[in-house]
Amino acid sequence: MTTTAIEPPAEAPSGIDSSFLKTLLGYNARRATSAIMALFDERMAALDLKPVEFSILSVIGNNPGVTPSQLCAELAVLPPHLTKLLARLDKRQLLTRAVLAADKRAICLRLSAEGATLLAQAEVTVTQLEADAASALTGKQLKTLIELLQKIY
Amino acid sequence: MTTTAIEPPAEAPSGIDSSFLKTLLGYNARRATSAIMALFDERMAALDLKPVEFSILSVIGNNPGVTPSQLCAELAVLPPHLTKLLARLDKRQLLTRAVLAADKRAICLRLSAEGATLLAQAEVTVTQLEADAASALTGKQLKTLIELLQKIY
DNA sequence: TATTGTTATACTCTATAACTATA
DNA sequence: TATAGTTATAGAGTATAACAATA
Repeated sequence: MTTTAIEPPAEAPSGIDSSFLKTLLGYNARRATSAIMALFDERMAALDLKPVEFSILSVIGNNPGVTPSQLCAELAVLPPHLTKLLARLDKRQLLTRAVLAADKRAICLRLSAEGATLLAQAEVTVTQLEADAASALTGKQLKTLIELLQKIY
Repeated sequence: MTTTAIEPPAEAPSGIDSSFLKTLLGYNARRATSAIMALFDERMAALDLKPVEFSILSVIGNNPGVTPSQLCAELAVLPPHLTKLLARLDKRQLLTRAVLAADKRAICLRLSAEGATLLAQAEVTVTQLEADAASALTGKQLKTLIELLQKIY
């Protein structure tokens, strides 16, 4: 480490000013997301589901027969990452994979009975978690926040 | 891989429905943050600064003499991570580290002249990038979005 | 004993390139 | 030649535990 002795003696500020960062959308979005994801991990630990795994199960549940490439496009996940995620969910027997008759390269994804049950439980947990994460907001503010976030991506 | 042949032939849906996910604050926050961070990485590549590195330089610049533990608390970064980040910035000679006279365990961080120059350039880049990331929003909407995000964390 | 900062380590996330099999 | 999915690999982000120096 390169530390140097200086004169006059160094002194640390007592209150930290991060007002510039607080004016940035990126900084605030990152901090808020990080807080919500931490709550997600905590609450969803019992079901052993990460945010992206929940998203995958949700999309498959609402779109039986969806293919990995469709999932990648919809969730902005890269193919190599999705392959690993699907392998884990498959290993837990939460989904089934069947080759598409019309195009043997593609795979049709469906939830197993266990997968559908777990998704239903996860949705209950997510709903509660979301309410807690947004407890400082009114219902109208939450609606506004979500609409504005969607305009960004 | 465990793929099974099924009857009747599998079929992939043409349009994907992710309406449930779109109702979730966490999902939308993550997608929006991801989009902004991608733009940040792209625009800040020329200055070789990652989001957290920019945050660190910004806080040090506005709080000369700040200590690593203060940075950790303010930016929600864990000490081992900050140590590595500071080592990289130090190696690039963007900051100076001096032991605090009143408490020899603590370190006073300051920007070097090069660090101050780089921060000034980065602030210009960030300002433009932020405007582009939020181009779908009015000024009032952006202000509202930031205020609501701050209520979350 | 408690705190500051560091080191070591490990696990996850993300990204790229190269490969296969099918089309 | 292009596409769907996989494998291999590497880099970055994040977490915990253990440590040294200082208080």
